[in-house]
Amino acid sequence: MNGKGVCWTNRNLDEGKRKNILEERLASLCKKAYELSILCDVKVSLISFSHGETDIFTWPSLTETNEIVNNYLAYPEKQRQYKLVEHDAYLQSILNYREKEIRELENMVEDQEMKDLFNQLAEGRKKFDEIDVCDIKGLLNLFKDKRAKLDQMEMQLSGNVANEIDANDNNAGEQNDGHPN
Amino acid sequence: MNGKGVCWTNRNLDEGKRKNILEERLASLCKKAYELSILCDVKVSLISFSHGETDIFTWPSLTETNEIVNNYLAYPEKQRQYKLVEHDAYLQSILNYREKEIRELENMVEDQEMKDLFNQLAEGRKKFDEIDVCDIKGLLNLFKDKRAKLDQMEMQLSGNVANEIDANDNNAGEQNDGHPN
DNA sequence: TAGGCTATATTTAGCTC
DNA sequence: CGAGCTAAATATAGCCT
Repeated sequence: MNGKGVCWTNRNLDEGKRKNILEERLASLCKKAYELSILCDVKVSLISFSHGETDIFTWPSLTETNEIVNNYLAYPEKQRQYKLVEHDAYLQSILNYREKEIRELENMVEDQEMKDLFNQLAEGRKKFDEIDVCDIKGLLNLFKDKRAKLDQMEMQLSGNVANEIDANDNNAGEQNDGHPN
Repeated sequence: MNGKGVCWTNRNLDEGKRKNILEERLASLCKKAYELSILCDVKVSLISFSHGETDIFTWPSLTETNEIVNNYLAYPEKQRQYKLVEHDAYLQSILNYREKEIRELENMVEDQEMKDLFNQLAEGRKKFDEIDVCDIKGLLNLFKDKRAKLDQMEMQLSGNVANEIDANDNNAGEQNDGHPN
């Protein structure tokens, strides 16, 4: 049987031959994808990877595909406008995974937001007249807390410092000294 | 000229015909992708979307593709083990885009690291004896800075508060009051 | 006229040597 | 890797509704 492409079962394929076929067929798949993208003015991408191997083959038909995908990814809230026609698992899974990762990091950043405002002020990155009343009130509260905690922590630390620094390094004592007030 | 598939330029295609061709060719593309996946034991996905339309056509050959892609994405540090064979723009662009986004967020988080240690202490989330000498020295410096800055900022703020709060809201005055020390 | 199905023709894919 | 051969892909036309 010298058939063409239909009899891809019951075929005796050693690894070399299989590799050849893979390359050839991937190439022609790309060619057809390219034709399609031109002929019908669509973007086509294809991705292929083998089970045990470390190679991933990806084929973007056009550079614009890249941009459009990025654009698509850049506005995740638009996702729902797209109807994922067939098996949507692939692209969706990419999005979901990355979105989740980003959301977690965003939460961490958000937790630091108030403290950040404080530090922006402290380091002169933000001017005092750029702050609105609401933030001022928050900051004054923050100041109060910080003063109380500084006092408390310094007391507790001074004990620790004495012990640990005594064991390892006794240069640090002076640092406990120079605070104003 | 009745050619087949090569002459996809200078062709008179009304929208109906183009749609037909798109469907047919997508179908045969999928068919070939499927053949390839069986014949060479690889995973193949293809994605296509049109310019003006809201449909995305995705074709994963196998459900396992999804899992493998997730697995791949779940261990981004493994990326470098993968050699992106040909035009790697598509998948790579997804990864790059997301990685960049994540990197930026990670940097923001990292910037907060030191301040975080402070706050962990302040809020009792970290015990004093869990801190090593190096951190203690850093913290004592931080304390000194914080005290200085608190004093300085409070002075500057007290002026602003008077002005702004007077214009908008005069409940905040009391908050300037109750600090210890 | 529009759309769908079939037949046909010709190119392309893809295997073998 | 090229030649050659067979099946598949696919565009066009004809025909029917």
